[in-house]
Amino acid sequence: MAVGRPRAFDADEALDKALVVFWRKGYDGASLAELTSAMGINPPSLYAAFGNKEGLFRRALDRYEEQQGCFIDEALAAPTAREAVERLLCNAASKHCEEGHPQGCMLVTAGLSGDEESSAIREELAARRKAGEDDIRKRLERAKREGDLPKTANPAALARYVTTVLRGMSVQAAGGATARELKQVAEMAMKAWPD
Amino acid sequence: MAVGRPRAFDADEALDKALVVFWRKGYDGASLAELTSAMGINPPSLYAAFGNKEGLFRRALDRYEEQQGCFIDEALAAPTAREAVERLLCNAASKHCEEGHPQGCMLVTAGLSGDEESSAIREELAARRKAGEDDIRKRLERAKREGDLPKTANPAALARYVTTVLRGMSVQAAGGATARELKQVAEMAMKAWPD
DNA sequence: GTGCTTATGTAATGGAAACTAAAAAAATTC
DNA sequence: GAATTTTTTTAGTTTCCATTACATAAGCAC
Repeated sequence: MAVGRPRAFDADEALDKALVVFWRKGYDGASLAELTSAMGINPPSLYAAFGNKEGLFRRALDRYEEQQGCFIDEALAAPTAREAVERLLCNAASKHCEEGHPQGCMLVTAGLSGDEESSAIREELAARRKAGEDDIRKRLERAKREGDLPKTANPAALARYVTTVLRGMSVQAAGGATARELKQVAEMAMKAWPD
Repeated sequence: MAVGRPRAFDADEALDKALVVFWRKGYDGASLAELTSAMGINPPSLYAAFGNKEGLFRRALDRYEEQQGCFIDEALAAPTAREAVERLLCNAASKHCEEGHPQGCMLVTAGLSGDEESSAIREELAARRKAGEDDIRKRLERAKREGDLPKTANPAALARYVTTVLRGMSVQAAGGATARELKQVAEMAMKAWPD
């Protein structure tokens, strides 16, 4: 058993609260006052548990990908590449416009701007977006090997295209687009599919 | 002639300097210290000329659309809708990755996050993005009337699709994508074109 | 119970943020 | 040249930011 006074809050619950604040306001926009208030704790507890604001943000990103990113693996598990991407786009259209949480993917909305030299946050987000694109590419490479995609197909380019549409959907959602509108985009995007 | 002590700086030049700072760091990320330093003036001069930070930002957005948005009208002036969109996507791929200025469209990168109730900046950016989408839609509606697009085409949906790809390209560019990669995306996106 | 260790609440710290008061300076008008 | 108008410079102001010192509280080992 742990020695010392036990923690009076649940770290995961607190993280979920912090996640929503970061998602809604972005990294810079989320102040420690808002975060601690939403988490129901005081600053020293936050610092003891998560190090600092940046540490808390990274943990919140992990949590975000766990909670909200599951639909991606789910979609990519579809039997064919075409179906996988279809589901990916369609699910994203729904997810990004859901009520009850901010609109658009947090990896896009939480911070796009920043200096080259400074912002570690910007780089962290870009790296995670890249990882998402890689997952799609790998699925498409597999599909090509399995003959599910034509021999002439370019998995990397296709993955980049799909990812670009996904990122665009986040921007659209953040700007107030509806799920119906984004589903229409998904449908249209699929017309570029090579068969 | 104007009475009183004449302004010692050129407002448009100063605006250009401010624009670059906002573009690079976003609205929140750009501090008044950075802005005034880049503009070569002191805070009171800024406030006298532009009202406040938000006013300066809106003026910078005007300037941005004047300077960087010209390729859009240029592209939309192409004889056919297909060619117009082709040019739009291709030009965006180049523009968004150009050296010498920040990557990605400022209307996307300067601020996606923020509260529903608070951020007027977020809304301003969303409104300008919507205006861009409307321009594309209008061009496509004309094309449909002129028989340039099939009778079954849906200009609004098509414009939304194209805009979504454009927004996605901005996110990709902000994340370090190259012009070559984005041109590939543009090419792929055109495969969805209805003919 | 007494130590030991860790967490908590309060309140403060230094710094940076947007913005401005006030006086000096530079032009015009009379 | 004196009065007027506007800009500039300097030096603040207030507010909020992330982060932490410090004293107290709450659990375990003995």
